[in-house]
Amino acid sequence: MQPATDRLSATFSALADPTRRAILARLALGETSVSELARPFEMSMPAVSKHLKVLEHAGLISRSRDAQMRPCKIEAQALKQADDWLEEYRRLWEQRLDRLEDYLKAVQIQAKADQAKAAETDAPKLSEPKAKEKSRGRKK
Amino acid sequence: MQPATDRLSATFSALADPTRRAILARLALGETSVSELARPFEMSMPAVSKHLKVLEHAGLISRSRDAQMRPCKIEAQALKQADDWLEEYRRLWEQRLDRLEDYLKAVQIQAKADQAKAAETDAPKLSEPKAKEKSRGRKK
DNA sequence: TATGTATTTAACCGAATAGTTATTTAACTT
DNA sequence: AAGTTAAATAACTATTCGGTTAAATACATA
Repeated sequence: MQPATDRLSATFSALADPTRRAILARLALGETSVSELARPFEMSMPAVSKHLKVLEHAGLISRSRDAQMRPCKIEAQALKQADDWLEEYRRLWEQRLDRLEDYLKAVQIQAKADQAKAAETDAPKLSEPKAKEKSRGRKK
Repeated sequence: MQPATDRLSATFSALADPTRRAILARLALGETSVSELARPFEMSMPAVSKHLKVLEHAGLISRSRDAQMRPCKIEAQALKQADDWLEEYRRLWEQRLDRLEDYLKAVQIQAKADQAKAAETDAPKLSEPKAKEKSRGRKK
């Protein structure tokens, strides 16, 4: 493992826990106290406190002070970094959708062509070549 | 921790390691063998093999067979799920950009107004109301 | 059939996680 | 000063993680 584990690893690691994601979901609605955050969970305060420490260490939240409370606030930057990383791979799944779009478009055109053929049997338009481009890469 | 740790946790957990992210980066370029994947790293084959098992378990890669090789292939779906989760929070950082946009726009308008004032000192036009509409909520 | 090649499995180890209960710190209230 | 509330820290435990080396498996080829 690299020096002190990089920021991105810390972020993904922090997100890899349902409790912490639930805490973030709550914080997305607005700043709130630790006990308020702890309420929905069947676990001790120290456990929640540790989760908050993980989130804070990853830069996903920050804490201030209000009397004896330590209100937590979500910090979008770390989330954005994770999003930026994923951005690089977005084409991998969008490609598939693009191909699906192509496929659906082709089907639609074909259907329209069939319709036309059925309607006016004597004046066939230039038929659409089906699957003109490489059709590989799809699965499941 | 929930039953057998949910898929999303497994995905984020898998992404929380620089070696595994590097492996995915390589696989984004195309299917390849385990030893090819292992080459750049200063670690034993079994270590890489374990990383691959983690990635496979998270659904981030799949493996086939070609003679004695087990070529690995990146699977975009799991990545998309992670992206979908982040999607919910995207407004949190885009909001800030929106405000910056508003600010820059306001500055621009102000500068234009100042210019106008300086140029023709006697016929001031109706001033633009700044930030008239809500500018949040759009994405991509 | 024996040998080499690609990869996984087994057994082990130290460090990090995620939780617990008990104690302590900090600030407000009386 | 004493008591209450909010949260963190300490100390402990069980499990998981990331790595190791050594042995086993699966396939190809001579």
